[in-house]
Amino acid sequence: MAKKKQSGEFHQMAVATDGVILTYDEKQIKVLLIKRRNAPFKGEWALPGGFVGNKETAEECAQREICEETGLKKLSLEQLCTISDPKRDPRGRVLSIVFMGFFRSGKTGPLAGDDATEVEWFSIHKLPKMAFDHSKIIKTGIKGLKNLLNIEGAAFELLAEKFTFSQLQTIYEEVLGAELDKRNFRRRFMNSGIIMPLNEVEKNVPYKPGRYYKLDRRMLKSEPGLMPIF
Amino acid sequence: MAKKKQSGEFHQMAVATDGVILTYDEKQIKVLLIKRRNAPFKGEWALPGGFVGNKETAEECAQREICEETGLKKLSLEQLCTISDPKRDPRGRVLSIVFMGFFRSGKTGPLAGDDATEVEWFSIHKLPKMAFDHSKIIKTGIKGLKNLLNIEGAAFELLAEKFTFSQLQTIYEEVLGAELDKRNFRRRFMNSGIIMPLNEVEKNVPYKPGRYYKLDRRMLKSEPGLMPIF
DNA sequence: ACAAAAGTGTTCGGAATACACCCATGT
DNA sequence: ACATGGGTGTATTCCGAACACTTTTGT
Repeated sequence: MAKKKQSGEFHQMAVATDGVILTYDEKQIKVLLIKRRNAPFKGEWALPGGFVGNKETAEECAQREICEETGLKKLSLEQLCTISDPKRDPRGRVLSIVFMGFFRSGKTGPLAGDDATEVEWFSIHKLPKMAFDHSKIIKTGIKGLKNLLNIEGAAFELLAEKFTFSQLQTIYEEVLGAELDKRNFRRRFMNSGIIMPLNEVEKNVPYKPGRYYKLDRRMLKSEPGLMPIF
Repeated sequence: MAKKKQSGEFHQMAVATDGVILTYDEKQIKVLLIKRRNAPFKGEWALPGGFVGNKETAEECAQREICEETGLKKLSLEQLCTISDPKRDPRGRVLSIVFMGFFRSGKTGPLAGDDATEVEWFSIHKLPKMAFDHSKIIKTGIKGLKNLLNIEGAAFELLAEKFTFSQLQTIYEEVLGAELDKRNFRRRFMNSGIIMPLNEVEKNVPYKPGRYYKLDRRMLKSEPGLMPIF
């Protein structure tokens, strides 16, 4: 008879969360990193995250850690994957549940942890050397973004409430890695009816000011909460 | 200064895997369940799975447990999600990493664990009462399947190497919950070039025998290993 | 002969593509 | 005046949707 599972054989392990927090800023998609204050990898850049407490879910843990380390609150978070390689953390076996989060462009808050951790947004094309396997995690996350764009309304999680067409288009171009035709792009969204024009245009720009639009959530077919990743 | 993370504060917890193993059989999509031999939920149906060992990854654990409990080996597995509700298991805190697996229709093996566990395929439309939160997990999995169909080639993971058009179409209809037009369906796949006809037809069927086809993997754009789920 | 599912073509409308010029603003 | 990005229309192609009858087999 094969090994029976009885208590005592349950290998306990530490469980952590990591957050890949994205935003759109200065025509780029950026990811939020913090500089580690402790060993291992002290001084290196890493994803915000930490160990899951006794009575919290993984998502609660991610929200808490992200808030403690970066000051950002109540982000919209989605589970990305769970990493279970026994040797990924030099301290011992640590499981990591990875979340992807979207921070609306524009409402840039304080960006400082309660203990003055260094926190910084990095363009996903210019990432620094990073702790653990965090580089790989981010690459996985970016790949997943491509699929997200197919989900109606996902791109808007990265934008401010009001946005111009060129901001929206740049997100698609950044993620898809390809240039898109302005006229066709505009037509597509106008026909879909999911965005509506506002009576407001850009100010103080050295070119013809662009009109602002906003997402019309009533027109979305899939509810936004259920946002499938990959 | 906020709570520092120092060893001793790491809450250790048990980590398990669960597998949602799907196949296509008798015009239905089915999921593989086992009858639990031990408390809790002794005698109830449950997803195959068990605790992650000291030196294995979650996927290795899932493969091992599925093999031990059902006899199926080397399934293609994809991570679905991780469940971290502190109260989901009456024995205490157990994290569960859920995998979705595809078992090729046709090569139906022994289907018996090494200790004569009861193992059975259930139509996803007629599921029994189940242990833990396994009902909910399966529902999540089925939803994810819809997205999978958009990924070129995903449906073929459920079919035997050779299959008829109506088998392929039935999978789409089952998952999408809608009837599809035969002619349009056939045209779509023929134009895509990802399937090729074989010189072989069904035998001993009381109707005009259907031709067999097979997937032409060279024509797939996305590599099959990287099969994004949700 | 009958039942059951396989197989086959055409028409139509909407969506995606390709493409080039003028417009409004700040400096 | 110039530099910068905003904004617009048309022709063409491609794809998905709708739709009904004949064919082959086992019983």
